[in-house]
Amino acid sequence: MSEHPWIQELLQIGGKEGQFSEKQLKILEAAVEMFAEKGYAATSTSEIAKKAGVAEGTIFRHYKTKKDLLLAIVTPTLFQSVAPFLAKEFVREVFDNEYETYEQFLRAVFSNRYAFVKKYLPAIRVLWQELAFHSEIKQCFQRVFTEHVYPKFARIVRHFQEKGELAEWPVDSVIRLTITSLAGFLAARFLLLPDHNWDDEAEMERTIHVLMNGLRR
Amino acid sequence: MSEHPWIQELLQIGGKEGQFSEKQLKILEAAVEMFAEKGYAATSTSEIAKKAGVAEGTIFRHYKTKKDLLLAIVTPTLFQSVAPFLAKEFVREVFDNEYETYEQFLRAVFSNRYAFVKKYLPAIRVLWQELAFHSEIKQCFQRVFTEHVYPKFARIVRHFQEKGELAEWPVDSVIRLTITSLAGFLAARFLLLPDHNWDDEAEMERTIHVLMNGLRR
Amino acid sequence: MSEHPWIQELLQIGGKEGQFSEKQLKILEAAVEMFAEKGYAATSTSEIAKKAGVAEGTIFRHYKTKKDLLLAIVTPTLFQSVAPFLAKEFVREVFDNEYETYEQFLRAVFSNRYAFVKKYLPAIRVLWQELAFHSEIKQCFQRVFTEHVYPKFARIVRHFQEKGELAEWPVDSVIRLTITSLAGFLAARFLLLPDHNWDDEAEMERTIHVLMNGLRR
Amino acid sequence: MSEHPWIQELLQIGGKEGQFSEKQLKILEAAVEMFAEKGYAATSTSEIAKKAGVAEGTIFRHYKTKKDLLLAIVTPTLFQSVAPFLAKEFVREVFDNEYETYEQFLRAVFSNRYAFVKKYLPAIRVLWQELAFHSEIKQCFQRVFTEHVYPKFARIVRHFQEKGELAEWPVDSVIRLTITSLAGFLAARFLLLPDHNWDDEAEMERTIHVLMNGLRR
DNA sequence: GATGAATGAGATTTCATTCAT
DNA sequence: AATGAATGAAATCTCATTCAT
Repeated sequence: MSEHPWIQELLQIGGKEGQFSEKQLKILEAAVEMFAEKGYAATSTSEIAKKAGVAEGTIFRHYKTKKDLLLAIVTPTLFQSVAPFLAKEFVREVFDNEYETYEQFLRAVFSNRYAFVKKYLPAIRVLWQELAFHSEIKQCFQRVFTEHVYPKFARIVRHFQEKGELAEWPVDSVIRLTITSLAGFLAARFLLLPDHNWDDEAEMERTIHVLMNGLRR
Repeated sequence: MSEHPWIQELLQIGGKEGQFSEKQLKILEAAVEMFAEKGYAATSTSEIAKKAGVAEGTIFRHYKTKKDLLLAIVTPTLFQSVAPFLAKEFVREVFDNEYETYEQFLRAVFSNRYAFVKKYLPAIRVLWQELAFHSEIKQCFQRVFTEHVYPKFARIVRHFQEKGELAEWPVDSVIRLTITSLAGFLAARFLLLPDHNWDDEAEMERTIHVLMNGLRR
Repeated sequence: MSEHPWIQELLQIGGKEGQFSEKQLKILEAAVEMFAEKGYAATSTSEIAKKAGVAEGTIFRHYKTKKDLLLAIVTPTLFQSVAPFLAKEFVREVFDNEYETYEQFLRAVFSNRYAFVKKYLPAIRVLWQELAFHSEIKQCFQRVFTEHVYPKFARIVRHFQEKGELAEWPVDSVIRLTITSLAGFLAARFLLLPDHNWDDEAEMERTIHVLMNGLRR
Repeated sequence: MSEHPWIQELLQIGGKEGQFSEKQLKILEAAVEMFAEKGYAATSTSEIAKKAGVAEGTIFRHYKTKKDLLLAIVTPTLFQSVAPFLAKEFVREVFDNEYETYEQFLRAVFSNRYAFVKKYLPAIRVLWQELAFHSEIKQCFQRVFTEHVYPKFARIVRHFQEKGELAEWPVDSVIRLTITSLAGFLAARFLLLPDHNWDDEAEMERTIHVLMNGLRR
């Protein structure tokens, strides 16, 4: 009857499958939308139930507490948000020269994350907003970043520094500049001015251009 | 007796002075801290009252509703956040060659806004978080930006494009890249990784370097 | 288990049945009693809850606001208070000579409304008191009166004027005198001096006697 | 500057004079109006203060509690409402043949009370509404009635019964019918349908006519 | 599993009253 | 006498959670 394709995909991290009932998906979908629109704390479970077309009790059958419901949304989103770096083949891809330059790498990451944000925008909004207030989420994010993203990213940066493509700045700085350039574009594009008349291709090209010209030695 | 220097300064937009009672300042201070920490919706007025050391009723004597209290914090912050562009002398300063290059201009804006964020961090957190959920705030922000910030910024960009210092990209793109570079740095520095071991001077220099190399023709 | 017969009957306007839960009836019963005793504004929802033996939240599950609770009591009472005139058969009854004289008609109305007031006294108190302060109720009352009661009443008066039983006074005056005579008796009997030693039969006879002697041509 | 003639007159029971300050009168005036409009319990002292143009504290300087303020309005009104019967000369007036018939007496009382209600309408509304909820007021009213009004009234009725003008009904019934006829007219005229197009003279004549025809032997 | 009525703790807000000035 | 800021108790209302069906 009803369809929850993107929610289901968002949840498929690690290939778990078919474990979400129709009602559960409706609840998640309703919750994401409401949390994104009004914020977690300002959304009541009764609103979610109404929007999902289920009884209020049903929510608590699937998620012990309201917070559990939040985490069910936010945790997969968190992992998906850094998904490329979590992939096992990722570093191999880079060093096996699927990407011969940092610019190629950038281009790949940018368009991949652009597609991701576009698809999962509501869930990302929720993650982004609630990150600030829930220390478990923040800690989880930091752990994932330090353990999985940072080391791989750093290795790549060092690699292209050694190849002479990038300036010999501190690796942290290069990573920071890269991420904020990407995130800055995506935030402007999707959060702050979604209604502006964007030429996405061109804008991403310019962002990469600035970054490459600035980071090049 | 007690001191609320930065709150008072934050509120002094337009030079109104001495119009805030001791209790009012305590309430504002407590509210900013709690809202920054837990978010507006998750903070109760009784917590604020307790932290401010006043009776709960006192809050509502000064601010008719909880939302009014939020706006009393957020509105001045919003204006302060784009303060340089609101100054009458601002454009004159640029064209009277106090800034001979876009880079000089950038350097001035960056260090000015860096100081601003550092000083008013909690209030900015609140503004930033609640911007997403309160359409009045969002609209106010957009109005201020389109009416006051954008035109001046655009004029400056065009000026330096004509002088040949900046590439002939669309003005909007140049502005966007400039702002997200600055905001990206400040967000990383103060919101995401405040505990990282930052070399602020160097990092800002690198940010400006990237931006100038990228934007230069 | 517990009994709320008169409340239930009061609500049965238009034949809706069985749609009030046990708790809802308890709440209504408690509310009527308290409102009648202390007035709407001076009665707190917590008192009502306590008297009804339910949690305070339960009241608001059934009635969104305290005012809704008032209206749930007052609206049916208002309609019941002019019930005879709302009945479809009413005018027919009069003209089909179930009542051959105005006096017979009076006698019927008086005893019918006497029984009504006696039965629903608390609810009527509430209606009467709050009529003065809530413009919606007042307007509703006036609408019902002008649309349903007045035209029928006027037709009856004119009928008996034509038959020569009543003086050729303005119809409005005859109606006014009739109603205030009835209402005056009932108010004295049930509101002002309920503890006085009334001979109801005799008093009503005298009231009708006065009215008929005065209105006769 | 401002004038409170009717309030001052209302308070002059027993000839006390000049004992009310300007502010006090403003407070009373504001209170009467608000109480009449919204009811005692639904009117806040701050509203009264605002309407009276004084500080909230000032009210409590003159009236220890909000209830005292109510009583300051209601008690004089109560006495004024039965004023003719409180006058020492009253019984003498009747028996010294200022009024030779019950009808003359009625006419005098009706027009006197008509003028009274017209003049002090707001205060009367308040008295009437709050009578139901405050036992002190109710008791006071009953005491005044039984001690002062009833005996005189009864004597008059008996007098005209003995003269053969009135039927030999129980005195209580005659009094009840007289008062409800008058009160019924005044209530309809001033409370229920103040906006109706009344011919006061004629209506009062008809009311007296009905009463006299009905009560006559 | 699903429901939704019921709960009661707690949120926001109101308000009569006090008191320092 | 007058003020009005401050109070805190109480009022209205919300909401996450439970539980009998």
